[in-house]
Amino acid sequence: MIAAMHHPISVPSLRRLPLYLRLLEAWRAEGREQVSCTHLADALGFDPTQVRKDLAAAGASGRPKVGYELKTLRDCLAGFLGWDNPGEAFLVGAGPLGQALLAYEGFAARGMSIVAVFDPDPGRVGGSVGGKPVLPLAKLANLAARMHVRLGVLAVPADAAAEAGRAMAEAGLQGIWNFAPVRLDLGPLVVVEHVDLAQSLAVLSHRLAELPQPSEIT
Amino acid sequence: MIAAMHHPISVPSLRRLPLYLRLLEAWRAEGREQVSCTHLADALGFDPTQVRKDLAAAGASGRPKVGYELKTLRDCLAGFLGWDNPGEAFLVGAGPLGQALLAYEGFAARGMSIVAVFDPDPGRVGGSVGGKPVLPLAKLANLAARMHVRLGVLAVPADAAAEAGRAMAEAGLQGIWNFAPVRLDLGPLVVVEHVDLAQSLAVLSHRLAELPQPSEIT
DNA sequence: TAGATTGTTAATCGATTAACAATC
DNA sequence: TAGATTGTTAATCGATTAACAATC
Repeated sequence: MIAAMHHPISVPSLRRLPLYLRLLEAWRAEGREQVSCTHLADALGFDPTQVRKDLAAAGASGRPKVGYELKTLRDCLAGFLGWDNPGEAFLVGAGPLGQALLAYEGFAARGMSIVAVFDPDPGRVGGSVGGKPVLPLAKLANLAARMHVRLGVLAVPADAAAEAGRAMAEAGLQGIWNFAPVRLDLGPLVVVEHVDLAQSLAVLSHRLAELPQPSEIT
Repeated sequence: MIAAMHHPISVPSLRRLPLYLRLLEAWRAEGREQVSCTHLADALGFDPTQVRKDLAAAGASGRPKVGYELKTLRDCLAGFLGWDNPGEAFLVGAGPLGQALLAYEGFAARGMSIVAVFDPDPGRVGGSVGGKPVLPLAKLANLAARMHVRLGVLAVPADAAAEAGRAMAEAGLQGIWNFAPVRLDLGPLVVVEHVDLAQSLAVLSHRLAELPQPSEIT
């Protein structure tokens, strides 16, 4: 079989796909059946050409004059992201952040469903969060293999992150969504996506500091 | 007074500053007193020139051969971000995510301290989270003015976000850290920084989907 | 047909990286 | 002095935007 060799999609494009997907699903609920790039671009404040390229990169195609068939496009994007059959994931870290992630129902529609909770802190093990028992890290490898789980969410404090990350990689998890403020280096076989709220807060802080402060006047 | 006109710092640079800051604080705790760009670059997997430019953009300067004085550099970055005297912030949304944000102590060191909690849902008002009473949105404007609060954290469900955002802007909040999956358009006087976990998850999902799946073999 | 929209190629823009002179 | 490091200018790279032909 000759596989068509497309460019790999860029990270910025990839990050925009969920925005399109969310709009498409909202519009579908309203009964709309066709969309054009201009509709999407206007709603998101993007350039229409950019939208067209993003959709093309995800494998979607439309028809000149008509646009894209909404349902087909939605399915194409969801399929491209692997979000149509949510993967099972393990949560490591049962603190407040872990609990919040567990409580958020939206992830099921985003390709991820948390099926078990672990914590390296013996003080947390044995308790339960969101109706799920908190298991010791020692059980991670065994369960990951038995359940064929590939995805892990890491939400432990910074000082426990490196070791927990290593344990997750050794357990065979291939993707780690890392909420700890620590860079994980787990080799090329493990994909790590880092979420760092401080980075986002820095943008806000600096912009706010630049804004004229009304209270400056006495 | 003639103000030197520097380029505005780029968003990518801005987002890297917290990473430097975190390292600097860790190294300072270890007693180190000098750092070079190469140290920082190596620890983060960045290009040394990029680090040098980032630091320069934040107003830091070092000495050839010696490097940067650690404490001075840390103070410079923290000052540039306005993180040395944390601003007081209101949290709008007392659900699981709001509670997790409230419980996270790290924000105080990142320029933000949550001082009151609001919720548009009457069912939540009157309760308390993290030891703080949940107040009705109607009290937002009055309190913001009295306490001179400029910053808000929006963590309500999607369908309540637009209205809550509007209320926050009307109350005079100038910066909104938006965790709702909704684009807020509140005019040029309000800085909105959007955090969308689905965007991050998309990157992970797609990379994971591209990885060879060991379970493919039967 | 005429007009709107896609798909694609070219131009622009901005961020990253490389090269190198200045400095302690 | 020699060597390491900063600061800055130039080159590269990649993403965004513009232009336009192809299409229904």
